[in-house]
Amino acid sequence: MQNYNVLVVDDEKEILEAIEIYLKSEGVTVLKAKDGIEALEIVHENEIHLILLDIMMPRLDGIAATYKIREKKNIPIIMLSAKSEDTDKILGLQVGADDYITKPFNPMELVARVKSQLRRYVTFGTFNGGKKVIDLNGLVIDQDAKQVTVHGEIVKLTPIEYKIVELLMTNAGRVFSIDEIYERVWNEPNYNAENTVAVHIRKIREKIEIDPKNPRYLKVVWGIGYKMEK
Amino acid sequence: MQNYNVLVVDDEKEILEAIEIYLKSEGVTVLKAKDGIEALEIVHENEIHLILLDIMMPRLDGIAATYKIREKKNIPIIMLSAKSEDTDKILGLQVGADDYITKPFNPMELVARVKSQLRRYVTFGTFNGGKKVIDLNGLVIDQDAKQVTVHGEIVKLTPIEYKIVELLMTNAGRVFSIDEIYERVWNEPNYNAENTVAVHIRKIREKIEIDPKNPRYLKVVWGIGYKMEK
DNA sequence: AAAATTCTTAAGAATTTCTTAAGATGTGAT
DNA sequence: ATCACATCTTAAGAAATTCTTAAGAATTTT
Repeated sequence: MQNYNVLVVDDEKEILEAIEIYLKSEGVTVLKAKDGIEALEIVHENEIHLILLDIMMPRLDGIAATYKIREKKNIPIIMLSAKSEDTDKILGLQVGADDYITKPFNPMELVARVKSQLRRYVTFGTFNGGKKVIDLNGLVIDQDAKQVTVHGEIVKLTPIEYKIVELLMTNAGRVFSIDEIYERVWNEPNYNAENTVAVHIRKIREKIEIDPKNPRYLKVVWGIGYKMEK
Repeated sequence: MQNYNVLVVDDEKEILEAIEIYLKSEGVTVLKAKDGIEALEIVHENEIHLILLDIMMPRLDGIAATYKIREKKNIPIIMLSAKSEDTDKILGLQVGADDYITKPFNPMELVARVKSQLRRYVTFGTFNGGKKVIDLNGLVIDQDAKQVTVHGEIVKLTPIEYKIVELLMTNAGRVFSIDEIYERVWNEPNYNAENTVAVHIRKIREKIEIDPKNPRYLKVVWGIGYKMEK
């Protein structure tokens, strides 16, 4: 990850410094700005490969800054926001952000997402989004279209159902415990040990399986969890 | 959750001990420190996989300790703090922590969050090189799929059976006493010295051996224990 | 306000785990 | 070599756990 210049924009000094520490440990060069105006200046004066952009900032906020930046340059942008408000998320991505992280964030996750964006930058040059389609014996997921089909038939999944299917299909063959599924779909641990996941599994089977009682795709591994057949 | 070292840092002895009890029941190894300075020493002298860090501590507080630790190592950190503490301060420092728990906390929640972070650590930590497949003369274990095959044939193991096989296969050649097997699979000592392990061994042999009476893979070492042939 | 989605609860079905006890086998002492 | 003893193997059924399913309540979206 050397030879990359990442611009971090946030009005909170602690956050700026914390992010700097994580990214420097990965070998990237870190530039800092405390608001959108400053960020624009730095973007015009330097070769920036990626921008980490806080949404809430004085003077010029993250969304406005994104517009301004994208008018001139096509640099990958990862949005940061204090709350996990889905409205922010949608707005941020619509506006042209490539990824989105909510505060408080996991430093390792931040690093992983930054690396992921930088890799993409290298391979594609511009943001493009490769076709992400997986076909498992007739069960097909299109991650761009967020659509699942069984032998060509469109399966109408709810958002949670889709997320579970996506998790299992992108890791086909791997077994996920109920706790793991909950955590990765809901983004928080499930310490009440409710039956929620099991019910969703049932609903998904109803939609993707010919015979939900003898599932062909979504298999249980007794005492361990569920997996999607490879 | 075996083979993990968790460092708990708190100046209150009762809390330290309570947390130790909860975590040990999950099979993790617990190390303790009563302030940030002590914590730093332990971090540098041991392989720590996760840190539970109180914010309010004498000498070196949690925030400062986080910075110091993160300068050198990228270990997941879960912050502990009383609800009454300054929210602004908390918000600022959340950036450096991977998760955050307020006191008084629900033990189950604490355990769930610790497990969650450790899982994440594993996935991020072992990243790519982690093809977890072992082949011992045709007996193959896939630790992602939680699946065992003998010469391509899938062996349907129960969770306990799987765990025993996993233990023996990942330590092929090493002999484990019955007590050792019990402890590592059940996460607790076997007080009553029942016949449980032996029965499971029998069941496993029935499934993985051609002739269970003359086992090729799962061998007994008289008076000592069992091992998987390398 | 209606519709869709998500969550909770609980009962029963399926599967696994444990206990018991009797038989088989290996070991060391004589 | 044989015996006594400890260790291991095996079978069967009872107990416990885990999964499936349905129905309706709570919440969110349209």
